[in-house]
Amino acid sequence: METKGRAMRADAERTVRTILEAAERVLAADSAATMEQIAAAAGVARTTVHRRFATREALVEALVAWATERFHQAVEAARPLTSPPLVALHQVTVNVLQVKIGWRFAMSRPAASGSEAAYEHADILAQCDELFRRARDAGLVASGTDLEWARRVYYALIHEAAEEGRELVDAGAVDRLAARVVDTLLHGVGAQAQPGPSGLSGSSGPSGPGAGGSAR
Amino acid sequence: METKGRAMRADAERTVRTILEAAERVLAADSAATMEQIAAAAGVARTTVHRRFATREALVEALVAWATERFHQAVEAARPLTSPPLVALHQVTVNVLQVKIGWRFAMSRPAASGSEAAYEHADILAQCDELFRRARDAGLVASGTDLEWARRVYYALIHEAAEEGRELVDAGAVDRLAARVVDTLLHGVGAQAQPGPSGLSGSSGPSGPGAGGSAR
DNA sequence: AGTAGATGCGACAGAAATGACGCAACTAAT
DNA sequence: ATTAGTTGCGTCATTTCTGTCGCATCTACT
Repeated sequence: METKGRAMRADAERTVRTILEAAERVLAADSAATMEQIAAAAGVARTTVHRRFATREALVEALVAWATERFHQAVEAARPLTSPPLVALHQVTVNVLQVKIGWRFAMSRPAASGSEAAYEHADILAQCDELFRRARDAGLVASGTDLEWARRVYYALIHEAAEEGRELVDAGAVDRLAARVVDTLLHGVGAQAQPGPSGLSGSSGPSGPGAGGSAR
Repeated sequence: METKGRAMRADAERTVRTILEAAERVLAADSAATMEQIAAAAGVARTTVHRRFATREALVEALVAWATERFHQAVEAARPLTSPPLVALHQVTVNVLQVKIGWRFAMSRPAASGSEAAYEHADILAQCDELFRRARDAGLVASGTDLEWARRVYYALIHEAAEEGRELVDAGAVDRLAARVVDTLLHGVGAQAQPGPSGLSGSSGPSGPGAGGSAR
């Protein structure tokens, strides 16, 4: 990826970064945006974009590769294979949320098969599965759970949280979002115990003891 | 929508249906498919598609409108406002899953603002919120839950289940998927009780009583 | 059977995006 | 200061999709 025949000049490297950042911004708002729009957002001429990225496809691929690298780092930094499952789950969620919020477009694209990014995604997936396996062995996840389903649910919850967190900026917000993701993943949104024998209470009136259990 | 100057001839009406069905199929596989591809899949000439739908946009809009109608019917048929919350939740999930599996493309698009479909979506959303409110009052959903988050999670789970159910065809499969969606929504994938005092068990070894509770 | 409507086919025009070039002006590195 | 690399601008060719039209043929309704 970085193995060019010769090192880039400093200004050229800056331009590449600027273009990629602009591409992420523009494409997040409209995934069908043209090279022209991306160039305008980057403050460069359209031909310059084409000089750096031969085709539109190449630009997107580079963008995905860049984001995937950060994604990978975010997961690894949480040490999902060694720290206690619950801690790892929370930390991974926090780190991934930050990346997903900042790289919405690039993270929503599948990596080209055979690419470096594809390998990284596969590696992340394997680490995720391993984490869930450990969580199950530790009694954190129910023993009868289909781990593939658990992973899918986890990914989906993170996606929702990231969507919700797009406008938030304060540091604590990501932590709160992550806490909710983990809590929902493990316990759902239901009350702890089911009130009636079959769980089928009346339609709307206050049937059971309304208090049930205030917090969770 | 159906108020044309004159009724369509029978064959023309068949053609419109055929085109819409083909469009759903083709666009589900590639949302950027051309009118040419859609026409080919429908077995008609490209010009015929343009005769029935002036622009590509109009075609997609009609497709969304058609699917949204079915979506709406699927929700209403489950009587989410009157049946017991848990029953309604399951029935809505089953019905919606069937529509989402068969109308993957159309259901993945937002309705044009101001359109009939947009009103239907809003109505469905209101019914969903009302259902969750009732579920909370009945003690099915924890009282402290953010209902908007609950709805988002619910939508996301249905989406995942629909994605998984794309290849399935046997009747019971949808019921099983729906059961898993509702179960996960309410209870998550975690074990019922947290083993340790803080939930932080050892990294991988069998720490707590592995049996915990065999099934759910 | 007769008529109005529907379709297939070929052709055409227009728009928009992509990608490539050459040249003049500028800038980083030596 | 020299040199090599970089950028902006204008231009051009090509491709692809869209949308329209006319005409011959066929088909549904009465």
